[in-house]
Amino acid sequence: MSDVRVRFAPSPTGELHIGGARTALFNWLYAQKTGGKFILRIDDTDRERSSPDHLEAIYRALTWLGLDWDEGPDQPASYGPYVQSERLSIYTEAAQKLLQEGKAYYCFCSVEELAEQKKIVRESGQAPRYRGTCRNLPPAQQEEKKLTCQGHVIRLLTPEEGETVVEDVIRGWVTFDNANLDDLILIRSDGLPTYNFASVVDDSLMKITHVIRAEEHLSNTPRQQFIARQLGFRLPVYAHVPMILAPDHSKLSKRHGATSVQEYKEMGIVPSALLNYLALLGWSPGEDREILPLEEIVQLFSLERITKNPAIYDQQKLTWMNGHYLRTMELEELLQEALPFFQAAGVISANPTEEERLYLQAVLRIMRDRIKVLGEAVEATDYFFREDYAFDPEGVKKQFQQNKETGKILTRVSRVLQGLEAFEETAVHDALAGVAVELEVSQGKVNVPLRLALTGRTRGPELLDILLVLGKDRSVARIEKTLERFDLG
RNA sequence: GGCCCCUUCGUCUAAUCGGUUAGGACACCAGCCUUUCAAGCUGGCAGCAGGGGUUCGAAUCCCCUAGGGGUCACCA
Repeated sequence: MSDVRVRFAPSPTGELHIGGARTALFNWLYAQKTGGKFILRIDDTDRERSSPDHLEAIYRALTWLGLDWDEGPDQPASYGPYVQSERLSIYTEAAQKLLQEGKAYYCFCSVEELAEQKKIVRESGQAPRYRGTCRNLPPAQQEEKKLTCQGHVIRLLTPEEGETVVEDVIRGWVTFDNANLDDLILIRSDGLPTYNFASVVDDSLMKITHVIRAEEHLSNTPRQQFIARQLGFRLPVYAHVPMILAPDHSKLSKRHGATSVQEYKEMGIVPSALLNYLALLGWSPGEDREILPLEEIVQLFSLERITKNPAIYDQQKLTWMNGHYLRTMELEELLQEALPFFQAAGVISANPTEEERLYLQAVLRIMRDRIKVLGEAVEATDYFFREDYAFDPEGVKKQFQQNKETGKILTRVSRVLQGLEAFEETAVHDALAGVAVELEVSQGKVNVPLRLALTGRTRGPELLDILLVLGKDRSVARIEKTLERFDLG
């Protein structure tokens, strides 16, 4: 057990999306690898956008992925509470301390004033920084303003000279000029802390040793370091992981298709595949391998091997990988993963009988090579669950209408199958071969129309497998029904 | 716009201290297998952003340019 403590701190303002999931994964992996603790903290200081529903969604997504946390809102330990909105007094206290030490000050500027100033500064081509109108207000005037002004915020007194160096495991030393920093707001007028402040306070109080987060936070880090220093906190180790971009190089958003973990789940991506794919986005084991079970990723993982450059996510590779997992996982596991899809479609009952489970398992066994996501499975196997399956018009035209021999062949197949005592692989195979020989036609002339009669389709699993899964009675019945329906007798 | 980060096949990436026919994977193409479709196997296509240096030698080190991304909120 090491003293490594990492954290994933989402804000409940939306579904957990792929980028957040990867950040969570990297943190989790690092904790696993080092024997440290993975902490889930909820950064809900944005009152407007945070919602309980989103919080639930985040829990669900992380749980589904199997990224379990050692400490969090529902796993209280000595560093709680783990929800920022329940820690307000802690931030207020920290801010008061800075105020008393002269490291922060009250600012009474209104939002409108600020916007105006910003506009002017921007037009002059400068970086818009807060210029500190309220920086040096004498105490008396402060007290007066407190009474007369609408509201006030607490700002950090930030140095205008010198530079701040951020040490990042992935990027090395990054230097920022303090002149570009402004007096950022610590406590908003509604009394809630801002992200930068709350985050620093909590990371320190929660004894976070490594801050692993998205690169978009790199530019905020000098500010955060300064806050930490003013508060007398030790700095954590930073690791800013590259962003995940959409195929058009822009920031990933809804218009790029599925981006939330929930959506992937619904389309039938399995957790193992998503985790494997995500791990490879911005990290590589250093050897020529792509398929890596989680346990191995944990063993091979290191922050140093995380890439510097942003990655564009590739849906095709994800689905390829998912397909690979689908056809190599244990059949029982595949059944577990697939069950909800079939239940949702109403073809398997909510509490499946052993018979139903075995049947679905048999269907999955012969279909798994042909699907990439579980969402396709129901449609692809529909004829195993209903007798009124649709017939492919092209196939019907070619096999049933244009081919005059089909009726004779299928009739014969039906008779021969009916006559079988043991409806098993070799017997059925030999029976079909026998029909071809007997009628002096190629095996294809027998098999192609037979497949169409049994499934309504021209493509699918091995014919023999279909026959065996369907069983003798249903197979024969389907052939007979087809002969009748298309008037082939 | 200021600041920061990044730049190897279309995409994800590998290449310990500079010396490789620049490797793998997805996608794509072809062949094999096969009564279908897949899967699988084999092979192919395809890359060091551009320009200067340093060096016997540079994808690798330095500089410049270009491009992409991030950030500059009383969002996180």
